[in-house]
Amino acid sequence: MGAMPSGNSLVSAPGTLADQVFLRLREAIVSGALAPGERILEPALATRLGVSRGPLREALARLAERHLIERPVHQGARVVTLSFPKLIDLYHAREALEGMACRLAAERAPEATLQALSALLDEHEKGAALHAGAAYLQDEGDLDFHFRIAQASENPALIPILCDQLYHLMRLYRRTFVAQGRRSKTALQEHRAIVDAMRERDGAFAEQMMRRHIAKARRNIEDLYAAQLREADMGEE
Amino acid sequence: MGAMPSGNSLVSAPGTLADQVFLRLREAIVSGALAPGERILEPALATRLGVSRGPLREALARLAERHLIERPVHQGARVVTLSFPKLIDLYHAREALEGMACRLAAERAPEATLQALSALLDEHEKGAALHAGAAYLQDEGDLDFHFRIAQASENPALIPILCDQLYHLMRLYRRTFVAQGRRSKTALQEHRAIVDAMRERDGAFAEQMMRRHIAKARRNIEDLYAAQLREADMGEE
DNA sequence: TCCAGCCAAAGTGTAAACACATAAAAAGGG
DNA sequence: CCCTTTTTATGTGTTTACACTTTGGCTGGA
Repeated sequence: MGAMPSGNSLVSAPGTLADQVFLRLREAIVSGALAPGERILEPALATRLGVSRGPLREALARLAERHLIERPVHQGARVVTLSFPKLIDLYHAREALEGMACRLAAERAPEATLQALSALLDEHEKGAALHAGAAYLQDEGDLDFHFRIAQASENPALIPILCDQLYHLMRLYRRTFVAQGRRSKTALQEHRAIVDAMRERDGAFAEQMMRRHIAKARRNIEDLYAAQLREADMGEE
Repeated sequence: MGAMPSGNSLVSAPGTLADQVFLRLREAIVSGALAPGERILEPALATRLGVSRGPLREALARLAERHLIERPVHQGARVVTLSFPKLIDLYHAREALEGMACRLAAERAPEATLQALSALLDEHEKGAALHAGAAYLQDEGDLDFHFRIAQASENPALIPILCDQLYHLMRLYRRTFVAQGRRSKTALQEHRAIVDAMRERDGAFAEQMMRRHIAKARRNIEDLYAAQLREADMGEE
């Protein structure tokens, strides 16, 4: 067993085994298949994936570099644990980075890319109208929008930070914490405003709009959390 | 053998061998001991460091994750190559991130931290007065200033990006490209203005000042580079 | 002379075996 | 009965050994 993983889809994938293991583990962590705080035992996981510990440890080293796991010396690897303050910190970083990405995209991105963004929002609008309340799809759509703007910045310093680091953490947090209150309608309007600014090629304004959008989302979460805390306190006393 | 490396200073260092190798290689790359584009041969480097290829490969995986090396499959690792556009991209990312770090530090950092920043600038002023023209020290001082502000933001999402990723790349670039024209006097004044804004606890203004400071530095480099290009063109025709 | 194809050497990717550290369980003493 | 101490087992960190891939050179033919 182990040498021929059955439904494993690790069979003829591209790249080295270490690459494949890295991608699979990242997906497992972000999707919640590996729970936050969960211990990772190398021998067990290696045989489970049908790999030896060498490539696995390379993958773990990379995951630790991205702060998706922690590896205290001689104490094994654990999936990173989440906290509300960390999520707020993430939003501050996003506000800065995505604001700049938005500015650069507004100044540099080809017209077709911006048109595609508009089209994406049209689809989101339709989707929202049809199954109004499908919060999950809504969230994925939102992330997709931000993802594309990062790409459109055409800045290879920003793109990996946003797309390879922060967005995966965002997915992890969104799954874990409250599925952020019904803000999708407002968010869509804000997305429109952002794209409008970009299509006018007004970089400074586009940046401002994006920052306001993310700041509003952050404050929304902060309020929800505060309310949640009050509720919990009430229940105890 | 191998268990007792002689004059290696790798003897009783903290952490795992992989950690130590990672730190040593990062320093070697950033300091220029490993030149940009240089090929990294695992067997040779491993024996040179007195380690086996296992920990070395873990370190290489981490370095690749930080974009300090590239590892095309089956073709070995190479130190990243630099380019002027990439440097400009870096400055854009810094403008966004350090601007936000500055804002947060202005709002949150304890008074003592801000006083320490003032004191640091006093020292820089003295240093500049004494050996006026020691551009190298000037540069290190500048990076140190920015480093401390990142720390003062107390945001664990921003700090690693700035301190563990961008600043090391900056050191690498500064060594390689022109040692940025004599801007140290202006820079010091701008640093003063930034700290003043922070001590007034005016986050928005502090962010603005920091962004202007970095944007000016970027434009300065862009001008220098453009002039350099014109010179080269003249020489050819 | 030039090109194609083969061959060998070196290097990467992977696996398996070894050594040390940590922790959990069992034994012993108060 | 509880706490300390020793033992044992599991797991990490590391090394060594192996297989496949790539690259540079060599041979042979056109």
